[in-house]
Amino acid sequence: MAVFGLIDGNAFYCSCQRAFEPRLKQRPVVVLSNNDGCAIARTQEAKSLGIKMGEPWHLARKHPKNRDVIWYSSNYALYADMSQRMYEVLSARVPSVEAYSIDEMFLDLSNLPYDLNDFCKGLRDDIRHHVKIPTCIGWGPTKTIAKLANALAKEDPQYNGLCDLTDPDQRKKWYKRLSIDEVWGIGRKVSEKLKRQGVTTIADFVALDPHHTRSLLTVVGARVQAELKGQSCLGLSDVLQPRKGIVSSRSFGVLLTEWEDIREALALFAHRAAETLRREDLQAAHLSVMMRTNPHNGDPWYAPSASLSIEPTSDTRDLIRIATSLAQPLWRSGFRYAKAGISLNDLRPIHQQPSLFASRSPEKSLALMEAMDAINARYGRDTLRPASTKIQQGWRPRAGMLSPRYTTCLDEILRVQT
DNA sequence: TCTGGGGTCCTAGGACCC
DNA sequence: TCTGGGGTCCTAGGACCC
Repeated sequence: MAVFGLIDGNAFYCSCQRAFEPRLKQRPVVVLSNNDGCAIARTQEAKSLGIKMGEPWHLARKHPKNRDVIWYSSNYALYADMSQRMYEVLSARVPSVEAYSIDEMFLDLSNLPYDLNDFCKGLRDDIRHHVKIPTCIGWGPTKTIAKLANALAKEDPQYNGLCDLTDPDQRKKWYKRLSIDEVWGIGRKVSEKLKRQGVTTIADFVALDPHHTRSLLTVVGARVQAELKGQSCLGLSDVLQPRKGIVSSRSFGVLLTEWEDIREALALFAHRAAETLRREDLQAAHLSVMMRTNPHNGDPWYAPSASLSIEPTSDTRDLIRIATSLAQPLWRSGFRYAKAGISLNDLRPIHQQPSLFASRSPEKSLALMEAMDAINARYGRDTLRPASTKIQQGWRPRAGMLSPRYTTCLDEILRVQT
């Protein structure tokens, strides 16, 4: 029988910080989103203080109860590297591992000649030992059930971080008690829809006629329902799927009113997206741009966007030129812009036959871009960059509490006193 | 009275995820 | 003062075609 496992790092970003700072042990810690906006990772101690996922930190930090909370700006270089280490430990022990998100990995636990409880306990111990990250593991006959088991492993102390939902009777018991919105794939809208139909628990949902589910929630809902019944619809893929799009966008540290500032920001976003594109040997054949005002501060809402199919390119200069000309007509004076971004889609392998009508020599373009990337790899990011991406950036996002990149930057490595 | 029907492709937008 | 960013998948609807 197929068995899917899901392992995830507890309060992953916080745990990454703790791995390098013993003083954080047993303290309430939060890690904030970009621009130091919302709390996106909280230790158990911070959760106990009532700090919610996604809570705006500028409000929460004013509460006297949160006085002793230690907070960090997010440090993705560190978290991505810790995630990679976790993946490597797992890959050495499990036949097939799918990296689902930065802190979650699906495991193929089918037909292993071990007691799964012992085996999974061993995995947790190994990660704890080698990566210094506490984890939880849940498993069951489908990914959706594994995800649910993982949540129980985390929330219910009786499980001690390991939850087995392979037994249908065990599932039945939980399905009666758990609300439909605990399920992976059931979001706010769908759960409201179901509740209007009198469906509140997972047991209610599983009992619905599949045809009814299909017509109410389309194939997406039907799939979730089948998965909850133990019929596996979602496979495990241990090869990295080629990506479909690249987004580069930021909220600004201050509101912007001038076109020149927006233009400069978009140029930098295009530059960043192009770097990602080339790192993965891709070209983009579609580009969109967006800008918007702040939806929270009472300003009038203005959020135009535009997109265009383009001659496939990974040349930073092309992407900046196109993004700029696409965005310029969208900009209106009188608005205070809080965020802008670009996204690249219709991605194709870079070594594909160039277009007959390519507007510049693909060889020369690629050579120039490769040279720029090589120089930046060697001497540091943005040693070389397009002049249109001025980096004085009055609009640079806030990052008031950035921790060192302990594992990916030699200058920031941990120092040990002897 | 009665103005086709069915197919493909593309895109925008919605919903969900971490 | 201050509310993230980057993804995927699905559907509806328009354009186009025969």
